[in-house]
Amino acid sequence: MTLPDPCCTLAISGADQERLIAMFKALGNPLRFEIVKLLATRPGCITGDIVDHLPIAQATVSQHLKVLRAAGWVEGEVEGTAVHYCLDRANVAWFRARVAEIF
Amino acid sequence: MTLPDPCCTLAISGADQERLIAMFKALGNPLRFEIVKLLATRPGCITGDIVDHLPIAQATVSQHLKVLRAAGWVEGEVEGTAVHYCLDRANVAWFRARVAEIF
DNA sequence: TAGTTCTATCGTATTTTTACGATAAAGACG
DNA sequence: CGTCTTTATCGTAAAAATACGATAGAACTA
Repeated sequence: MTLPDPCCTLAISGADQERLIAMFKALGNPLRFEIVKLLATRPGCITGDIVDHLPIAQATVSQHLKVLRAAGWVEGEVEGTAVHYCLDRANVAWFRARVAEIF
Repeated sequence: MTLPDPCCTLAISGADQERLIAMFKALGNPLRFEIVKLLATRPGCITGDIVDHLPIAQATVSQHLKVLRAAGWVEGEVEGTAVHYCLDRANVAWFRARVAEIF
């Protein structure tokens, strides 16, 4: 056994930990990472632009956008029939701060 | 369409991007996150200690440790029949730096 | 109003992940 | 040597993620 004594801790738990894990999981997919990259470069582009940029069907892109929205990476603003997507700056900043803090 | 002009970029690509995505994916699982947390608190503890700390079977813990090792989050050092696990400090630092840099 | 565009959702097939028990391999100990 | 401890791997079952075509709904346009 020889379980070592506790030293430093990874200071996160509860709801914050779940939120962080969900953000990790969402970005742990190449296509979703690519979407986030595209939105960093082209903030405000619409779903169709993202579809044109990726080798997958429109339905699949829409599903990935839903995951990214739920995790807090992106947000969408409806304008007519189109939806403009941007990075969710507040949540991205929260993520960056947590990573800087705990690792 | 109205594809917006490029502004800032998310400055990562190629092998670095794949490595980062793999680290995101590995930590996007509650049990693996818990293992990393435990190793932060108890560096050098052995597989059996981790098994005692989690509600899953030994074979499953071993599988998760393999994923974390492959992603670069942890490293194991053999001592007799036991294996002592620690965070992979170099890779964790690399991850922290990339996150600070690109987001 | 009828037609077009744009996006989300539904239903479903395929692939991947997660979990387990059983087993194997390697070192310690008598 | 045989036995015990410790951990990784194998085979496999169940659950979740990923992908697609089809469709629905909402908002423009003629």
